[in-house]
Amino acid sequence: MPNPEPRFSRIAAAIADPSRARMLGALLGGEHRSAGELAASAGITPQAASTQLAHLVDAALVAVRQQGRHKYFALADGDVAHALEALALIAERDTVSTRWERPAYKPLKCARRCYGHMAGQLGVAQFEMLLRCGYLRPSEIGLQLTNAGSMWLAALGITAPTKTSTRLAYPCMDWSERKDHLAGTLAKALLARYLQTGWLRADVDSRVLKVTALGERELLPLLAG
Amino acid sequence: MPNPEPRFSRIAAAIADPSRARMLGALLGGEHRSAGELAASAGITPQAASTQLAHLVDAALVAVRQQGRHKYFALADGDVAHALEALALIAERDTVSTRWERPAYKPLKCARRCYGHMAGQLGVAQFEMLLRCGYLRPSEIGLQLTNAGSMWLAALGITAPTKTSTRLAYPCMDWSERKDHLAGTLAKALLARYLQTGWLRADVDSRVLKVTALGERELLPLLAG
DNA sequence: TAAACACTTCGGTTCAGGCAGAAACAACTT
DNA sequence: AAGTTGTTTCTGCCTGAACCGAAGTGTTTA
Repeated sequence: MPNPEPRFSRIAAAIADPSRARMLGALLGGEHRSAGELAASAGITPQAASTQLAHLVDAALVAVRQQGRHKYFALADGDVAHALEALALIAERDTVSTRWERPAYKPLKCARRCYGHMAGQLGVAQFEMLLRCGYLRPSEIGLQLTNAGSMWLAALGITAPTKTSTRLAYPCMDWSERKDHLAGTLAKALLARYLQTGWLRADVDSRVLKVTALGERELLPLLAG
Repeated sequence: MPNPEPRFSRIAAAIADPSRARMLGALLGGEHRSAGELAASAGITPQAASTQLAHLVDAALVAVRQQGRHKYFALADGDVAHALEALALIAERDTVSTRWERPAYKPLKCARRCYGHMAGQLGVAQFEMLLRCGYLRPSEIGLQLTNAGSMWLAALGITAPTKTSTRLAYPCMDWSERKDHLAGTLAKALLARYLQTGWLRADVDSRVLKVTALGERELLPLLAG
């Protein structure tokens, strides 16, 4: 008579442990990290991290790539990042007004990485600008890149990503702003380009994105346009 | 040096326990349930359920409403339902092809409730029909109800929900179909009306929605239109 | 070949938390 | 007023799991 155990509880259990959650948090930016780095991020010994990472791989939340004597871990895919953000949205909900004002959170609120794309105020600004200027247009089958959009990307030195198995561009609820930002392969290409041009700089061991002096002069006007 | 513990791990921990997860699963349809009912759903004693429900309320995942000697519980809001669905999307991902073919899952795949609106094949069909017929139109600020849409709703006996604090209509990834279905107050109004006209019948203690004989004749052609 | 390094496995300890039974409490019913 | 029902509090038991130190496996460097 009792219901079967929902399968999502297994996933939640994998996320629930504080050490595992810290490692997932360290991976939320979208890049690959070695087991040792993740152990340091979580504040546990390498052998504990090894066990916990095995759990995460077993639960299909993270993917492994072996390289010599190193093992590099990353989030399995965008669905996992999305689920973590959905949980963060609840977790930050009640404290959102007070919490984001605290100095330690300002940089995160301003701009951060989320599985390879931009989030925070900068990510929201990017998304709204693309829509306002007609570079992306909503349609029945999701967001479409317009001709004007392709040209705008080309001017930035980005060749519009070709059709892939993963989605090109779709909105994603931002948990600090409670507005949508841009996700998908196009969003990843944009962040990669902004890092390449030196407009943004990624913090080594956090998700924070810093706008450089060059970025202040060139990127911000672009997003305001 | 170690990262702070991500706040989402507290939320995940609340979901992770099998008994609590079963209760959350029982609430995913969107209706209110008493503590005793939830205890039976979870297969635990009332006193255990009481403790666990207190945890869920404390974590702000469920809301309580006292009525006489009963306490009625429901999911706190749509964000919680969304997070649970996002977790389910991961959990069902790898087994999706085989799992959904099993007889026990057929009804759920066909049509179910999700926090007050329709999901499954029926929910996806509803969403695609509304877009195809131009009753909903994607725009910069989300899905917009068109004039034709308002008339279509009126013909069904639904007064288009007035502007509310919650969103009127937005797409939501369906974890059994991996396509979008409709969520929001409009989606709730549609399901409520379909139940009222007798086109659908809600199973008492599961999320399954059954299409009645009347529904077969009148609702299905409507959605095919 | 030996040493250094990255990660994994094993054994044992510790601890959090979920459970049921008993009893209390509160709200309806008769 | 007495009994019934729905929910909560208290207590003790017990399982599961996260952790560390030590030892083991495999890879690169000297």
